[in-house]
Amino acid sequence: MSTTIKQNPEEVVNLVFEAILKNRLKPGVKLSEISFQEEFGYSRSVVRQGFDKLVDSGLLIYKKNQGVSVAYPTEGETKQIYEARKAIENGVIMILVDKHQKNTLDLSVIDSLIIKEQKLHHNLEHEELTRMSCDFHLTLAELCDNKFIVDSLRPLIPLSTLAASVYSDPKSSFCSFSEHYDLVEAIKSNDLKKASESINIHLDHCVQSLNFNDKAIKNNSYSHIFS
Amino acid sequence: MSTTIKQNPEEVVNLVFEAILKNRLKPGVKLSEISFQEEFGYSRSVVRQGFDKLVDSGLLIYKKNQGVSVAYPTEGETKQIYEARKAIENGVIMILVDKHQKNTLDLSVIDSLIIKEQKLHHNLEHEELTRMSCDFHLTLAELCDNKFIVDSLRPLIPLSTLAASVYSDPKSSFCSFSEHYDLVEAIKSNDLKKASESINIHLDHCVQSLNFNDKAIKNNSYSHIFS
DNA sequence: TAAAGAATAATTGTTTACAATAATTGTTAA
DNA sequence: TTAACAATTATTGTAAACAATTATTCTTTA
Repeated sequence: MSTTIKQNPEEVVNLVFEAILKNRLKPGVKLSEISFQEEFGYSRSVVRQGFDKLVDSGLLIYKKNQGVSVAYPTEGETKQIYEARKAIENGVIMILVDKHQKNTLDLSVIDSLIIKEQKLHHNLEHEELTRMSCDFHLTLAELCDNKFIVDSLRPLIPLSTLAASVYSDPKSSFCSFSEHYDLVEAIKSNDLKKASESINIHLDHCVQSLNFNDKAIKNNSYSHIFS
Repeated sequence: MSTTIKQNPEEVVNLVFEAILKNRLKPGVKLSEISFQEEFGYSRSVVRQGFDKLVDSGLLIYKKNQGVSVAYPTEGETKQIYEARKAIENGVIMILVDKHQKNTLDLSVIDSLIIKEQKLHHNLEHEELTRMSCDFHLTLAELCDNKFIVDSLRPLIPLSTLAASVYSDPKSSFCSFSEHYDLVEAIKSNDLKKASESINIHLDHCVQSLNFNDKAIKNNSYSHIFS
């Protein structure tokens, strides 16, 4: 705990956001204000403000007098999350192709992400893979230069990670990297139809890779730890 | 001021939300915590929580040590708002056509809104017209049965009203009601392409009706009141 | 032994008080 | 008369205290 008092609720938000993206903070885990205060040195009111924001974005679930816990998406919510992503990311693609046609799109950031993915996706830990997949989708949105679109998509990405944490095999990667490549190529060839199909197929694959049947194994009980 | 103490920040959010939709709360107006406390009987901390949410959604602008004021969209932000709406509302249309094809879409709520619009759009005050236009777009989103999509679109509607308040002639209505009708008809005929074109044209018309040149006349100075 | 109830502990909900900052008003001097 | 400075007022920022609620542990009893 640092001597200077930290006061920015946004830091609390980022802390939780990153922990979810890295698959360290699991669905259903309770977060207490006091433990955050003691652990990181934010005052309780600051922690609360951060938690409030995370509740609004759907990443944390609030129960009156019981505080907050990490969202545990149901099957229905998971499908909603991907449906919403499809809607918004199609819009993202639309904007990016339009920008690319007008020569006002700098894809160098995405290119280096693609290269990184191709290089490392065999070597990295699951934690890093998850983070890398999310970066791709968030970066695409950021290239739109439209804060309203970014704000709309932002919470949906870690929510997808949480859903994957519940319903997917932890060993299989949640995102196919070759599909990322295909998508960027479609944008580069100004082919809106192909790019749109590409993102739809990619997101459909993500949902299809999930298994909604034996989710009991990933619940909050101790059974899977001590058995 | 009621005797029972009101404690739900969401009520503060709705109060501001509605006031903006009804065009009563103008862009740039400062909102103070104390005046809200005295006016409506919420404690300051509750008012703060509500304001925080509204800041996150972009409806209020926060300046450190200076509190919040109603957003005053710039020309660039206004175009971003409509670009984001286009992206998201296209997604909405996609989902609704899909639902309609599967016979799982109940359009009765929208139908009655359309009838209401046709009946009243000549008679109502500007305030009511604005509210009615917004209802149409928000209701379409709600028909998706997807809270993430609704949450994404929700703040963009009052932001559009604020933009209109700055850049459009208050006498001209900000939304063409016949275009609403055309859109719903396209959905009913399962014609995704037509419906998509319809919403795009409609939103483009909204932007085109705005005038970004003589905005000085609508700023916060007293000149237009006392001259 | 197990279940029910009581007592305790831990956590959250809310308000209030005080500190810090900004805006306004008042005063003085050039 | 105006501009700069000082004093005051108003508002926001933060933390801490207390109340309310829930969770846990302990005790009792059937």
